Amino acid sequence: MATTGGAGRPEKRKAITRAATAVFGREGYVRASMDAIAAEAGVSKRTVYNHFADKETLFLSVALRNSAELADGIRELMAKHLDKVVDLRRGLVDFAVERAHTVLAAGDHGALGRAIRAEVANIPADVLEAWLEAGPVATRRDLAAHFEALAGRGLLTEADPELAAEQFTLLTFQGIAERSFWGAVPMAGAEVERTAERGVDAFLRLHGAPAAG
Amino acid sequence: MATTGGAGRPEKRKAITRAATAVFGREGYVRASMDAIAAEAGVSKRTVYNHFADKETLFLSVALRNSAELADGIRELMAKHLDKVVDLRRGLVDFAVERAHTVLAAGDHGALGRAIRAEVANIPADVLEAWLEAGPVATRRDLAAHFEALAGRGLLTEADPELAAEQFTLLTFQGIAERSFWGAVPMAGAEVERTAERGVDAFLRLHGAPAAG
DNA sequence: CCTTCTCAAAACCGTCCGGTGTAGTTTTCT
DNA sequence: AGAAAACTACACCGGACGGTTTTGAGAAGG
Repeated sequence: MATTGGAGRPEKRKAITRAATAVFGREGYVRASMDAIAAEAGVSKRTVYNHFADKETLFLSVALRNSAELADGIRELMAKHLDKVVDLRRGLVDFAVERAHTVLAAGDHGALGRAIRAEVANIPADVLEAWLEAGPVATRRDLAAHFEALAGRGLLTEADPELAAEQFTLLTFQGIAERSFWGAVPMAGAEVERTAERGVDAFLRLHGAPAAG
Repeated sequence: MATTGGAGRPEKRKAITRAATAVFGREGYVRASMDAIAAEAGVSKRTVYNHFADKETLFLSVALRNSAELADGIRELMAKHLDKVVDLRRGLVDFAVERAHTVLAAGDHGALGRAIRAEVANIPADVLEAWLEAGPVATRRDLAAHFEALAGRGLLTEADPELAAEQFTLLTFQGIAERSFWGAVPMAGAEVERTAERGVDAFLRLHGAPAAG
Protein backbone atom coordinates (compact mmCIF):
# COMPACT_ATOMS: atom_id res chain seq x y z
CA MET A 1 0.00 0.00 0.00
CA ALA A 2 1.03 3.62 -0.09
CA THR A 3 3.04 3.54 3.08
CA THR A 4 6.44 5.16 3.37
CA GLY A 5 8.50 2.21 2.30
CA GLY A 6 9.24 -0.36 4.94
CA ALA A 7 11.13 2.18 6.99
CA GLY A 8 11.38 1.92 10.74
CA ARG A 9 11.40 -0.83 13.31
CA PRO A 10 8.75 -3.47 12.72
CA GLU A 11 7.60 -3.59 16.34
CA LYS A 12 6.98 0.15 16.31
CA ARG A 13 5.02 -0.25 13.11
CA LYS A 14 2.96 -2.98 14.68
CA ALA A 15 2.22 -0.80 17.68
CA ILE A 16 1.14 2.03 15.41
CA THR A 17 -1.24 -0.10 13.39
CA ARG A 18 -2.72 -1.56 16.54
CA ALA A 19 -3.21 1.86 18.07
CA ALA A 20 -4.61 3.28 14.85
CA THR A 21 -7.13 0.46 14.64
CA ALA A 22 -8.28 1.16 18.17
CA VAL A 23 -8.43 4.94 17.87
CA PHE A 24 -10.04 5.06 14.44
CA GLY A 25 -12.54 2.49 15.62
CA ARG A 26 -13.30 4.38 18.78
CA GLU A 27 -13.43 7.93 17.40
CA GLY A 28 -14.04 7.60 13.68
CA TYR A 29 -11.74 9.00 11.03
CA VAL A 30 -12.29 12.72 11.46
CA ARG A 31 -12.29 12.81 15.25
CA ALA A 32 -9.27 10.58 15.60
CA SER A 33 -6.11 12.63 15.94
CA MET A 34 -2.63 11.59 15.00
CA ASP A 35 -1.51 12.73 18.44
CA ALA A 36 -3.91 10.29 20.06
CA ILE A 37 -2.72 7.46 17.84
CA ALA A 38 0.93 8.22 18.57
CA ALA A 39 0.21 8.40 22.30
CA GLU A 40 -1.72 5.12 22.30
CA ALA A 41 1.09 3.47 20.37
CA GLY A 42 3.64 4.75 22.89
CA VAL A 43 5.51 6.39 20.06
CA SER A 44 6.29 9.91 18.94
CA LYS A 45 4.19 11.50 16.27
CA ARG A 46 7.26 11.85 14.08
CA THR A 47 7.65 8.09 14.15
CA VAL A 48 4.10 7.67 12.93
CA TYR A 49 4.84 9.91 9.98
CA ASN A 50 8.04 8.02 9.40
CA HIS A 51 6.02 4.86 8.85
CA PHE A 52 2.93 6.26 7.11
CA ALA A 53 2.79 9.16 4.72
CA ASP A 54 -0.27 10.83 6.19
CA LYS A 55 -3.47 10.28 8.11
CA GLU A 56 -5.48 9.01 5.18
CA THR A 57 -2.83 6.49 4.17
CA LEU A 58 -2.67 5.17 7.70
CA PHE A 59 -6.42 4.84 7.86
CA LEU A 60 -6.78 3.05 4.56
CA SER A 61 -3.90 0.74 5.33
CA VAL A 62 -5.35 -0.22 8.68
CA ALA A 63 -8.82 -0.59 7.22
CA LEU A 64 -7.67 -2.97 4.54
CA ARG A 65 -5.72 -5.13 6.96
CA ASN A 66 -8.65 -5.19 9.34
CA SER A 67 -11.07 -6.21 6.64
CA ALA A 68 -8.88 -9.14 5.61
CA GLU A 69 -8.35 -10.26 9.21
CA LEU A 70 -12.05 -10.18 9.88
CA ALA A 71 -12.79 -12.22 6.76
CA ASP A 72 -10.18 -14.72 7.91
CA GLY A 73 -11.82 -15.03 11.28
CA ILE A 74 -15.21 -15.66 9.73
CA ARG A 75 -13.69 -18.20 7.36
CA GLU A 76 -12.41 -20.09 10.36
CA LEU A 77 -15.85 -20.00 11.91
CA MET A 78 -17.29 -21.50 8.74
CA ALA A 79 -14.78 -24.31 8.83
CA LYS A 80 -15.47 -24.90 12.48
CA HIS A 81 -19.25 -25.03 12.23
CA LEU A 82 -20.07 -26.06 8.69
CA ASP A 83 -17.33 -28.38 7.46
CA LYS A 84 -18.30 -31.65 9.06
CA VAL A 85 -21.69 -30.62 10.34
CA VAL A 86 -24.10 -33.30 11.46
CA ASP A 87 -26.94 -31.17 12.84
CA LEU A 88 -27.29 -28.57 10.11
CA ARG A 89 -29.61 -26.22 11.97
CA ARG A 90 -27.36 -26.31 15.03
CA GLY A 91 -24.28 -25.64 12.94
CA LEU A 92 -25.85 -22.74 11.11
CA VAL A 93 -27.14 -21.16 14.29
CA ASP A 94 -23.80 -21.50 16.04
CA PHE A 95 -22.03 -20.02 13.07
CA ALA A 96 -24.44 -17.10 12.89
CA VAL A 97 -24.11 -16.37 16.59
CA GLU A 98 -20.34 -16.51 16.65
CA ARG A 99 -20.11 -14.47 13.51
CA ALA A 100 -22.25 -11.77 15.01
CA HIS A 101 -20.16 -11.70 18.15
CA THR A 102 -16.94 -11.62 16.17
CA VAL A 103 -17.93 -8.77 13.92
CA LEU A 104 -19.78 -6.70 16.48
CA ALA A 105 -17.52 -7.19 19.46
CA ALA A 106 -16.53 -3.70 20.51
CA GLY A 107 -13.01 -4.95 21.04
CA ASP A 108 -10.86 -4.48 17.98
CA HIS A 109 -12.43 -5.76 14.85
CA GLY A 110 -15.90 -4.46 14.27
CA ALA A 111 -15.37 -0.91 15.44
CA LEU A 112 -13.19 -0.04 12.50
CA GLY A 113 -15.84 -1.34 10.12
CA ARG A 114 -18.14 1.33 11.48
CA ALA A 115 -15.55 4.00 10.77
CA ILE A 116 -15.15 2.81 7.22
CA ARG A 117 -18.87 2.75 6.57
CA ALA A 118 -19.10 6.25 7.98
CA GLU A 119 -16.30 7.51 5.79
CA VAL A 120 -17.21 5.65 2.63
CA ALA A 121 -18.06 8.79 0.69
CA ASN A 122 -14.47 10.02 1.16
CA ILE A 123 -12.70 6.80 0.28
CA PRO A 124 -11.18 6.47 -3.21
CA ALA A 125 -13.17 4.09 -5.36
CA ASP A 126 -10.31 1.66 -5.94
CA VAL A 127 -9.50 1.40 -2.24
CA LEU A 128 -13.16 0.85 -1.42
CA GLU A 129 -13.23 -1.87 -4.04
CA ALA A 130 -10.22 -3.53 -2.45
CA TRP A 131 -11.75 -3.26 0.99
CA LEU A 132 -14.98 -4.87 -0.19
CA GLU A 133 -13.09 -7.61 -2.00
CA ALA A 134 -10.95 -8.42 1.02
CA GLY A 135 -13.89 -8.41 3.40
CA PRO A 136 -17.62 -8.72 2.71
CA VAL A 137 -17.32 -10.05 -0.84
CA ALA A 138 -14.79 -12.67 0.18
CA THR A 139 -17.01 -13.73 3.06
CA ARG A 140 -20.03 -14.08 0.82
CA ARG A 141 -18.04 -16.10 -1.69
CA ASP A 142 -16.67 -18.40 1.00
CA LEU A 143 -20.12 -18.90 2.43
CA ALA A 144 -21.50 -19.70 -1.02
CA ALA A 145 -18.79 -22.32 -1.46
CA HIS A 146 -19.73 -23.91 1.83
CA PHE A 147 -23.38 -23.92 0.87
CA GLU A 148 -22.52 -25.53 -2.42
CA ALA A 149 -20.66 -28.25 -0.55
CA LEU A 150 -23.62 -28.73 1.76
CA ALA A 151 -25.87 -29.01 -1.25
CA GLY A 152 -23.55 -31.69 -2.60
CA ARG A 153 -24.13 -33.58 0.61
CA GLY A 154 -27.88 -33.26 0.13
CA LEU A 155 -28.41 -30.90 3.06
CA LEU A 156 -29.35 -27.85 1.03
CA THR A 157 -30.95 -27.33 -2.35
CA GLU A 158 -28.26 -26.40 -4.76
CA ALA A 159 -29.80 -23.67 -6.90
CA ASP A 160 -27.76 -20.46 -6.75
CA PRO A 161 -25.45 -20.78 -3.73
CA GLU A 162 -24.55 -17.09 -4.06
CA LEU A 163 -28.16 -16.12 -3.47
CA ALA A 164 -28.35 -18.51 -0.55
CA ALA A 165 -25.26 -16.94 1.02
CA GLU A 166 -26.67 -13.47 0.53
CA GLN A 167 -30.01 -14.36 2.07
CA PHE A 168 -28.41 -16.24 4.93
CA THR A 169 -26.40 -13.15 5.80
CA LEU A 170 -29.46 -10.95 5.53
CA LEU A 171 -31.67 -13.18 7.66
CA THR A 172 -29.19 -14.08 10.37
CA PHE A 173 -26.75 -11.20 10.53
CA GLN A 174 -27.78 -7.99 8.83
CA GLY A 175 -30.67 -7.34 11.18
CA ILE A 176 -28.37 -7.64 14.16
CA ALA A 177 -25.78 -5.41 12.56
CA GLU A 178 -28.36 -2.76 11.76
CA ARG A 179 -30.04 -2.82 15.14
CA SER A 180 -26.77 -2.60 17.03
CA PHE A 181 -25.38 -0.07 14.55
CA TRP A 182 -22.50 -2.38 13.78
CA GLY A 183 -21.63 -2.84 17.39
CA ALA A 184 -21.89 0.77 18.51
CA VAL A 185 -24.92 0.00 20.67
CA PRO A 186 -24.56 -3.18 22.69
CA MET A 187 -27.08 -5.94 22.15
CA ALA A 188 -28.03 -8.67 24.57
CA GLY A 189 -26.54 -12.06 23.77
CA ALA A 190 -29.94 -13.66 24.14
CA GLU A 191 -31.41 -11.45 21.45
CA VAL A 192 -28.53 -12.26 19.13
CA GLU A 193 -29.26 -15.96 19.59
CA ARG A 194 -32.99 -15.55 19.13
CA THR A 195 -32.45 -13.55 15.93
CA ALA A 196 -29.98 -16.10 14.63
CA GLU A 197 -32.37 -18.96 15.29
CA ARG A 198 -35.31 -17.30 13.60
CA GLY A 199 -33.11 -16.33 10.69
CA VAL A 200 -31.77 -19.85 10.28
CA ASP A 201 -35.29 -21.26 10.41
CA ALA A 202 -36.37 -18.92 7.65
CA PHE A 203 -33.23 -19.71 5.67
CA LEU A 204 -33.85 -23.44 5.90
CA ARG A 205 -37.39 -23.00 4.68
CA LEU A 206 -35.97 -21.21 1.66
CA HIS A 207 -32.94 -23.35 0.95
CA GLY A 208 -33.06 -26.46 3.11
CA ALA A 209 -33.30 -29.81 1.36
CA PRO A 210 -36.87 -31.14 1.68
CA ALA A 211 -35.65 -34.26 3.47
CA ALA A 212 -33.71 -32.36 6.12
CA GLY A 213 -36.01 -29.29 6.27
CA MET B 1 -36.84 19.81 21.31
CA ALA B 2 -33.82 21.51 22.83
CA THR B 3 -33.92 24.46 20.47
CA THR B 4 -33.70 28.02 21.68
CA GLY B 5 -37.36 28.54 22.39
CA GLY B 6 -39.46 29.42 19.37
CA ALA B 7 -37.33 32.49 18.75
CA GLY B 8 -36.70 33.81 15.29
CA ARG B 9 -38.54 34.14 12.04
CA PRO B 10 -40.06 30.88 10.85
CA GLU B 11 -38.87 31.17 7.25
CA LYS B 12 -35.30 31.67 8.41
CA ARG B 13 -35.60 28.67 10.65
CA LYS B 14 -36.90 26.66 7.73
CA ALA B 15 -33.99 27.74 5.58
CA ILE B 16 -31.56 26.78 8.34
CA THR B 17 -33.03 23.33 8.84
CA ARG B 18 -33.05 22.71 5.12
CA ALA B 19 -29.45 23.81 4.76
CA ALA B 20 -28.39 21.84 7.81
CA THR B 21 -30.04 18.71 6.42
CA ALA B 22 -28.16 19.13 3.17
CA VAL B 23 -24.77 19.97 4.68
CA PHE B 24 -24.87 17.37 7.44
CA GLY B 25 -25.97 14.82 4.87
CA ARG B 26 -23.24 15.79 2.46
CA GLU B 27 -20.34 16.19 4.89
CA GLY B 28 -21.29 14.26 7.98
CA TYR B 29 -21.53 15.78 11.43
CA VAL B 30 -17.89 16.47 12.19
CA ARG B 31 -16.90 17.83 8.80
CA ALA B 32 -19.95 20.03 8.46
CA SER B 33 -19.20 23.56 9.61
CA MET B 34 -21.66 26.04 11.00
CA ASP B 35 -20.28 28.61 8.57
CA ALA B 36 -21.17 26.36 5.65
CA ILE B 37 -24.67 25.81 6.99
CA ALA B 38 -25.20 29.52 7.50
CA ALA B 39 -23.91 30.26 4.02
CA GLU B 40 -26.10 27.60 2.42
CA ALA B 41 -29.10 28.92 4.30
CA GLY B 42 -28.34 32.44 3.11
CA VAL B 43 -28.29 33.57 6.70
CA SER B 44 -25.71 34.98 9.05
CA LYS B 45 -24.04 32.64 11.47
CA ARG B 46 -25.37 34.65 14.36
CA THR B 47 -28.90 33.89 13.21
CA VAL B 48 -28.20 30.19 13.24
CA TYR B 49 -27.15 30.47 16.86
CA ASN B 50 -30.22 32.55 17.54
CA HIS B 51 -32.41 29.62 16.47
CA PHE B 52 -30.38 26.68 17.72
CA ALA B 53 -28.27 26.56 20.84
CA ASP B 54 -25.29 24.82 19.30
CA LYS B 55 -24.16 22.46 16.57
CA GLU B 56 -25.26 19.30 18.33
CA THR B 57 -28.75 20.64 19.04
CA LEU B 58 -29.15 21.64 15.42
CA PHE B 59 -28.02 18.23 14.22
CA LEU B 60 -30.27 16.27 16.53
CA SER B 61 -33.24 18.46 15.75
CA VAL B 62 -32.75 18.05 12.03
CA ALA B 63 -32.13 14.33 12.38
CA LEU B 64 -35.36 13.77 14.27
CA ARG B 65 -37.44 15.75 11.81
CA ASN B 66 -35.82 13.93 8.91
CA SER B 67 -36.51 10.56 10.45
CA ALA B 68 -40.18 11.36 10.89
CA GLU B 69 -40.53 12.75 7.37
CA LEU B 70 -38.92 9.69 5.89
CA ALA B 71 -41.24 7.40 7.84
CA ASP B 72 -44.18 9.43 6.57
CA GLY B 73 -43.02 9.05 3.01
CA ILE B 74 -42.71 5.31 3.38
CA ARG B 75 -46.10 5.15 5.03
CA GLU B 76 -47.57 6.80 1.96
CA LEU B 77 -45.85 4.25 -0.25
CA MET B 78 -47.41 1.47 1.76
CA ALA B 79 -50.86 2.97 1.33
CA LYS B 80 -50.25 3.44 -2.37
CA HIS B 81 -49.01 -0.06 -3.09
CA LEU B 82 -50.49 -2.32 -0.43
CA ASP B 83 -53.89 -0.94 0.56
CA LYS B 84 -56.09 -2.15 -2.28
CA VAL B 85 -53.60 -4.45 -3.89
CA VAL B 86 -54.84 -6.98 -6.42
CA ASP B 87 -51.54 -8.47 -7.61
CA LEU B 88 -49.72 -8.99 -4.31
CA ARG B 89 -46.32 -9.76 -5.75
CA ARG B 90 -46.48 -6.74 -8.03
CA GLY B 91 -47.53 -4.51 -5.15
CA LEU B 92 -44.79 -5.74 -2.86
CA VAL B 93 -42.12 -5.36 -5.53
CA ASP B 94 -43.24 -1.86 -6.44
CA PHE B 95 -43.30 -0.87 -2.80
CA ALA B 96 -39.83 -2.28 -2.22
CA VAL B 97 -38.39 -0.52 -5.25
CA GLU B 98 -39.92 2.84 -4.45
CA ARG B 99 -38.91 2.53 -0.84
CA ALA B 100 -35.33 1.89 -1.79
CA HIS B 101 -35.30 4.86 -4.11
CA THR B 102 -36.91 7.08 -1.51
CA VAL B 103 -34.51 6.20 1.27
CA LEU B 104 -31.36 6.00 -0.78
CA ALA B 105 -31.90 8.91 -3.14
CA ALA B 106 -28.88 11.10 -2.68
CA GLY B 107 -31.18 14.12 -2.77
CA ASP B 108 -32.28 15.11 0.69
CA HIS B 109 -33.62 12.29 2.72
CA GLY B 110 -31.26 9.36 2.90
CA ALA B 111 -28.02 11.26 3.17
CA LEU B 112 -28.75 12.42 6.68
CA GLY B 113 -29.49 8.87 7.76
CA ARG B 114 -25.91 8.04 6.89
CA ALA B 115 -24.66 10.86 9.06
CA ILE B 116 -26.73 9.65 11.98
CA ARG B 117 -25.54 6.08 11.64
CA ALA B 118 -21.99 7.34 11.50
CA GLU B 119 -22.42 9.43 14.61
CA VAL B 120 -24.52 7.02 16.61
CA ALA B 121 -21.86 6.47 19.25
CA ASN B 122 -21.98 10.17 20.12
CA ILE B 123 -25.74 10.56 20.26
CA PRO B 124 -27.44 10.62 23.69
CA ALA B 125 -29.34 7.43 24.34
CA ASP B 126 -32.72 9.10 24.72
CA VAL B 127 -32.38 11.03 21.48
CA LEU B 128 -31.32 7.89 19.67
CA GLU B 129 -34.36 6.16 21.08
CA ALA B 130 -36.59 8.95 19.80
CA TRP B 131 -34.95 8.82 16.39
CA LEU B 132 -35.47 5.09 16.14
CA GLU B 133 -39.06 5.40 17.30
CA ALA B 134 -39.88 8.14 14.79
CA GLY B 135 -38.18 6.33 11.93
CA PRO B 136 -37.26 2.67 11.56
CA VAL B 137 -39.42 1.34 14.38
CA ALA B 138 -42.47 3.22 13.18
CA THR B 139 -41.91 1.95 9.67
CA ARG B 140 -41.64 -1.62 10.84
CA ARG B 141 -44.78 -1.27 12.90
CA ASP B 142 -46.72 0.22 10.01
CA LEU B 143 -45.54 -2.49 7.71
CA ALA B 144 -46.58 -5.13 10.23
CA ALA B 145 -50.03 -3.58 10.39
CA HIS B 146 -50.34 -3.75 6.62
CA PHE B 147 -49.24 -7.36 6.61
CA GLU B 148 -51.79 -8.15 9.26
CA ALA B 149 -54.46 -6.60 7.09
CA LEU B 150 -53.23 -8.59 4.10
CA ALA B 151 -53.38 -11.71 6.21
CA GLY B 152 -56.97 -10.83 7.07
CA ARG B 153 -57.67 -10.79 3.34
CA GLY B 154 -56.12 -14.22 3.00
CA LEU B 155 -53.10 -13.05 1.03
CA LEU B 156 -50.50 -13.73 3.70
CA THR B 157 -50.27 -16.17 6.56
CA GLU B 158 -51.00 -14.33 9.72
CA ALA B 159 -48.49 -15.69 12.19
CA ASP B 160 -46.31 -12.90 13.64
CA PRO B 161 -46.73 -9.91 11.37
CA GLU B 162 -43.84 -8.17 13.16
CA LEU B 163 -41.48 -10.93 12.08
CA ALA B 164 -42.87 -10.78 8.57
CA ALA B 165 -42.24 -7.04 8.43
CA GLU B 166 -38.70 -7.50 9.72
CA GLN B 167 -37.90 -10.22 7.21
CA PHE B 168 -39.49 -8.33 4.35
CA THR B 169 -37.26 -5.38 5.10
CA LEU B 170 -34.21 -7.59 5.36
CA LEU B 171 -34.88 -9.46 2.14
CA THR B 172 -35.96 -6.56 -0.04
CA PHE B 173 -34.22 -3.52 1.38
CA GLN B 174 -31.37 -4.13 3.78
CA GLY B 175 -29.14 -5.73 1.19
CA ILE B 176 -29.56 -2.73 -1.09
CA ALA B 177 -28.90 -0.35 1.76
CA GLU B 178 -25.75 -2.18 2.78
CA ARG B 179 -24.37 -2.55 -0.72
CA SER B 180 -24.94 1.09 -1.57
CA PHE B 181 -23.77 2.21 1.88
CA TRP B 182 -27.11 3.87 2.49
CA GLY B 183 -26.96 5.76 -0.75
CA ALA B 184 -23.36 6.92 -0.60
CA VAL B 185 -22.40 4.71 -3.54
CA PRO B 186 -24.91 4.83 -6.38
CA MET B 187 -26.59 1.63 -7.45
CA ALA B 188 -28.11 0.85 -10.81
CA GLY B 189 -31.89 0.97 -10.86
CA ALA B 190 -32.00 -2.41 -12.57
CA GLU B 191 -30.10 -4.02 -9.72
CA VAL B 192 -32.46 -2.46 -7.21
CA GLU B 193 -35.40 -3.98 -9.07
CA ARG B 194 -33.75 -7.37 -9.39
CA THR B 195 -32.94 -7.43 -5.69
CA ALA B 196 -36.46 -6.37 -4.78
CA GLU B 197 -37.98 -9.09 -6.95
CA ARG B 198 -35.82 -11.84 -5.55
CA GLY B 199 -36.46 -10.58 -2.03
CA VAL B 200 -40.20 -10.52 -2.55
CA ASP B 201 -40.14 -14.03 -3.99
CA ALA B 202 -38.31 -15.28 -0.94
CA PHE B 203 -40.64 -13.37 1.33
CA LEU B 204 -43.70 -14.87 -0.31
CA ARG B 205 -42.29 -18.35 0.11
CA LEU B 206 -41.94 -17.61 3.81
CA HIS B 207 -45.16 -15.74 4.45
CA GLY B 208 -47.39 -15.97 1.40
CA ALA B 209 -50.70 -17.72 1.78
CA PRO B 210 -50.47 -21.17 0.20
CA ALA B 211 -53.33 -20.38 -2.18
CA ALA B 212 -51.72 -17.22 -3.51
CA GLY B 213 -48.09 -18.31 -3.20
C1' DC C 1 36.77 11.86 27.30
C1' DC C 2 35.09 13.74 23.23
C1' DT C 3 32.98 13.68 18.68
C1' DT C 4 29.45 12.03 15.62
C1' DC C 5 25.38 10.09 14.21
C1' DT C 6 20.48 8.53 14.71
C1' DC C 7 16.06 8.78 15.98
C1' DA C 8 12.36 10.04 18.82
C1' DA C 9 10.27 13.65 22.00
C1' DA C 10 8.59 18.01 22.23
C1' DA C 11 7.86 22.43 20.67
C1' DC C 12 6.05 24.80 17.01
C1' DC C 13 3.28 26.65 12.73
C1' DG C 14 -0.52 27.71 9.88
C1' DT C 15 -5.17 26.76 9.51
C1' DC C 16 -9.73 25.94 10.64
C1' DC C 17 -13.72 25.60 13.63
C1' DG C 18 -17.33 26.43 17.25
C1' DG C 19 -19.01 29.98 19.49
C1' DT C 20 -19.41 35.10 21.19
C1' DG C 21 -19.54 40.16 21.11
C1' DT C 22 -20.74 44.32 18.96
C1' DA C 23 -22.59 47.74 16.23
C1' DG C 24 -25.66 48.82 12.94
C1' DT C 25 -29.78 47.63 9.73
C1' DT C 26 -34.23 45.63 8.51
C1' DT C 27 -38.69 43.79 9.58
C1' DT C 28 -42.85 43.50 12.26
C1' DC C 29 -46.25 44.95 15.39
C1' DT C 30 -48.78 48.39 17.88
C1' DA D 1 -44.40 56.72 13.42
C1' DG D 2 -41.79 54.45 16.63
C1' DA D 3 -40.31 50.78 19.57
C1' DA D 4 -39.12 46.04 19.90
C1' DA D 5 -37.48 42.09 17.92
C1' DA D 6 -34.80 39.84 14.59
C1' DC D 7 -31.11 39.76 11.24
C1' DT D 8 -26.45 41.03 9.08
C1' DA D 9 -21.62 41.63 8.82
C1' DC D 10 -17.46 41.10 10.83
C1' DA D 11 -13.94 40.62 14.00
C1' DC D 12 -12.39 37.87 17.49
C1' DC D 13 -11.17 34.04 21.01
C1' DG D 14 -9.63 29.63 22.62
C1' DG D 15 -8.51 25.40 21.20
C1' DA D 16 -7.51 21.45 18.29
C1' DC D 17 -5.45 19.35 14.41
C1' DG D 18 -2.19 17.85 10.57
C1' DG D 19 2.21 18.22 9.59
C1' DT D 20 7.24 20.15 10.19
C1' DT D 21 11.20 21.72 12.58
C1' DT D 22 14.05 21.89 16.52
C1' DT D 23 16.01 19.78 20.42
C1' DG D 24 17.94 16.33 23.23
C1' DA D 25 19.22 11.67 24.71
C1' DG D 26 21.98 7.88 23.89
C1' DA D 27 24.82 4.61 21.38
C1' DA D 28 29.12 4.03 18.37
C1' DG D 29 33.63 5.00 17.46
C1' DG D 30 38.08 6.99 18.14
